[in-house]
Amino acid sequence: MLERSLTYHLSSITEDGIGSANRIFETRFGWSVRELRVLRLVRSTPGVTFTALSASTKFDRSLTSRILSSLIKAQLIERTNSPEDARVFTLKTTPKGKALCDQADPLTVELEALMLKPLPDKEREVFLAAIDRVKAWVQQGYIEEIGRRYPEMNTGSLGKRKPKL
Amino acid sequence: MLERSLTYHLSSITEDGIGSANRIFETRFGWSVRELRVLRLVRSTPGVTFTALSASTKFDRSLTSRILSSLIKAQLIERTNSPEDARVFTLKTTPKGKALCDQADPLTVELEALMLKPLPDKEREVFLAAIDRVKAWVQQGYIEEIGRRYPEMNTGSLGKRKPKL
DNA sequence: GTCTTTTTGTTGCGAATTGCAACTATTGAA
DNA sequence: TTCAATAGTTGCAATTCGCAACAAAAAGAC
Repeated sequence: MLERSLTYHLSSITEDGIGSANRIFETRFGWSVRELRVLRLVRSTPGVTFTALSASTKFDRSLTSRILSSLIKAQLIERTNSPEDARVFTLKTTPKGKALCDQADPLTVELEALMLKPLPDKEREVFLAAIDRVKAWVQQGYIEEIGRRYPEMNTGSLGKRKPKL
Repeated sequence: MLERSLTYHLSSITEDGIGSANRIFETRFGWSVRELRVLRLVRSTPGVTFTALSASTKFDRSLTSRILSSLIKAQLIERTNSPEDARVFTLKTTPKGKALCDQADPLTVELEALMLKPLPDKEREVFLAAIDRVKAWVQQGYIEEIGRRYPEMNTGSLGKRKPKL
């Protein structure tokens, strides 16, 4: 047993959790967890632009673009070119996309409930609340703090564009 | 914001956490988080066999084998052929491997503490305890329960060998 | 106006990852 | 002895996915 290793434990949980879910979702709905996640992100933030969406998904713009394309091609998401800026488009779920979400949601809820089964109600709440807080922190101050403490971090790319030519 | 999505939040945290840690560890020690994880697993379970180790790491035996090879080649891990069974070998860390662990440990501890900074002591404990319980559950009963509820799960491979030729 | 710079999103390409299945070697069972 | 099962390795190849180049449009400079 690994004495301490938060990230090990967490990734272990997510891998097991997502791994099994992935197969169920794929066979039932034909879409992976990741793709459905993009769909849901669009649903929960209708009118979102590609750039904003890309920031949420955390993966490369190219990957976001590709996943998005497949969802649009499948008519789960509708793409509307912005009238103000021709480079920009906004996204929203189509009825078909919403229907798929609605169909998938219960399963998501069920799986999550099952994952948290060993936790009594009280602890579950604390757990979920803690996750939210840690997540917010890790995305904000944490990264900065890391950069401050460990200068070796400040090279390389992460969501950055090529600075110059 | 994704209303519910436990695995999304968790993977988001782990990605940010591991992502930043990865660079620090790699530049400081020349080994990735994943490789160090294998090293630590061996340290915490000296005498472990390849198969058992492979089960812990969760990745394919082939990948486990390759990572292990590099650690052995670097003389961080020592491989001892089992006298009883010539197919089997057991693993333990070398002094050099231990030294590397010892060197890396404080950083791990520091990074984890930093990640959990937003949680007050009490909640932190509950959080960590919850993680342990959920992890154990997800690895045991959860998987089985999933297999029971969702028969589509029972195809495909996960740590299984090819059944027949 | 035009010239340059910046931003948005897409895509070609190739490197890296890694899972699968075939393979060797050994053990055990019939 | 032969057949089956198990331990670990490796070749192969499909996939993934990030980088960087790109086109198109907007914004700014002058």
